Amino acid sequence: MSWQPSPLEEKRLEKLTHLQDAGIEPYPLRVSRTHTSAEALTSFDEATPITVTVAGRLLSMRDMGKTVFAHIGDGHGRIQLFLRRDEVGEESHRIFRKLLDLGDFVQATGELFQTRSGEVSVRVSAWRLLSKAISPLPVVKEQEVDGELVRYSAFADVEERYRQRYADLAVNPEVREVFRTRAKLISAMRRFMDESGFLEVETPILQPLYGGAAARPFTTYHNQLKQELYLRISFELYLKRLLVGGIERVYEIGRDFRNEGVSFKHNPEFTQMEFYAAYWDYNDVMVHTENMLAYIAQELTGSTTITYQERQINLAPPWNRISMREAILEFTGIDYANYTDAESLAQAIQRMGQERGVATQTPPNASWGKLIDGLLGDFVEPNLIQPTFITQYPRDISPLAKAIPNDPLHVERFEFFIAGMEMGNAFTELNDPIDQRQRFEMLQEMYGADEEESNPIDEDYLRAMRYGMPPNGGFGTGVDRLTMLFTDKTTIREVLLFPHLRERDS
RNA sequence: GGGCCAUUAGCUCAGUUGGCAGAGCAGGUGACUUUUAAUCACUUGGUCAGAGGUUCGAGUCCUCUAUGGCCCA
Repeated sequence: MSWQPSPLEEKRLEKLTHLQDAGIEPYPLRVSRTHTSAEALTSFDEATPITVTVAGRLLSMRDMGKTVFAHIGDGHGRIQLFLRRDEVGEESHRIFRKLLDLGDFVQATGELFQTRSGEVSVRVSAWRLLSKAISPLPVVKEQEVDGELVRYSAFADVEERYRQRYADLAVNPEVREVFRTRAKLISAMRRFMDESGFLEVETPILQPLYGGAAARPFTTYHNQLKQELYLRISFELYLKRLLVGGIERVYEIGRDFRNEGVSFKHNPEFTQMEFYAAYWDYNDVMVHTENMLAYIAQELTGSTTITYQERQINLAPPWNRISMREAILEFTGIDYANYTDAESLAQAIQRMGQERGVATQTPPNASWGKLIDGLLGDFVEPNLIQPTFITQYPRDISPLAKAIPNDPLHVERFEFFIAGMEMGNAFTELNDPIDQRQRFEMLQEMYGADEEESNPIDEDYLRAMRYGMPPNGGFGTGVDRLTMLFTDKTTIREVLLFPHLRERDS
């Protein structure tokens, strides 16, 4: 629907016309800023007052008649403007008071000084409009009390904040801070990987086949090639091809797409980091994982202990390592090694549920491994607040991981959990092309055309593996979830700039 | 997918038993030459999410729809 100006917007459009009538260009080309707000504040010296030109968005205006106080905000903070009629002239003073609105961008030039109440401010000698705001931003009143900003009103409607993230960012500085932390996290992660000898690469997002995870893909179509394409659900199979090619340590940070539900920890597109290291096994990957997270914590917070939802979480290595079998036994009392088929395990789970009076899920078509994974999610995961590696996963839910010798049930795989959330997944990668084919074929037999569980067989990947793939350890982690951890957020939407929302009519 | 809750002015929210649609901030007019949630006086602003129903009368009760939130699957 096209835009219909609201009464408030009509008023601002009138002001825009008046400004133009007064010969003022409301959207000039150039700005002559000399100082950011922060630079201006720190370079204030009472003995030798300097003149600065600052620029930013008008955040507040206190009109005292012949004097006006206003705050502008830029990317570095805020600074007060002090504008007197005697100093800027009658016309300029009138226009500032009457034709500017909160939200407008302005630049102001003047000497720095301290007001009676001690706030370093710009004594404005000249100002210019930089950009007229037509739509009013939500008004946020705030006051600094003992260095803390106290909010008296806010732009808080969750839906509107996500739909109009620009307005959210404009009025809620702490939201900008979340995304600054996110960027720092990614850059610390990248630094750690680079310094550990990994090569960063980019592999196809549009893929003729999808694989590497149990998820339904988005499909698209290339018109000229007349080819069906999938948006990738993981990077795994391409990154491991690179090991065949002789790149020993490789990683990628990028977007995955999964056509499934939306929840507090799921968005249809999300950011993942995967790495693969030749000659490593999953024990080496564990060491790298805990070192990486400790490094990121140190870089972001200066400590390896962070606070999430009022709980202290200690990321310093070494983390707890506990096998899947032990973990399930500890939290459910079930030793699944005594029930090695899906049917008997499902019965054991139901008995346990009845005895404890808790709900259990044992869908009739669930495989043995799926049942165990369900137990993990229901009974173990919520308890794993401190960083924990759960090791040795059921074979049938881990088609890309190497089996443990003389153990028909398990593969060398771990997931790690922090704050009750699964944060990542890793294994000693299967590099036997004959075994790999059998695993793929077994999945197809079990699940047939169910896209969510069974991927198409990637013959090119198998061909690559037949050329010889070095033994290697691989790893994947959700960057969004890690960001939640480091920004103390409970939903993924708070750490995505533009989370996916349903379309709305109006 | 199921349950519960929410949707009222630009923003944040009240709205009693079904009986004139409200406040603060923002906006407008005016006063004020060191204010800082500035203050003071006056004042504009509403498709009560949308559609239907019950009723003399619906923001309020009922049904459906949309979007969002929380919980469960």
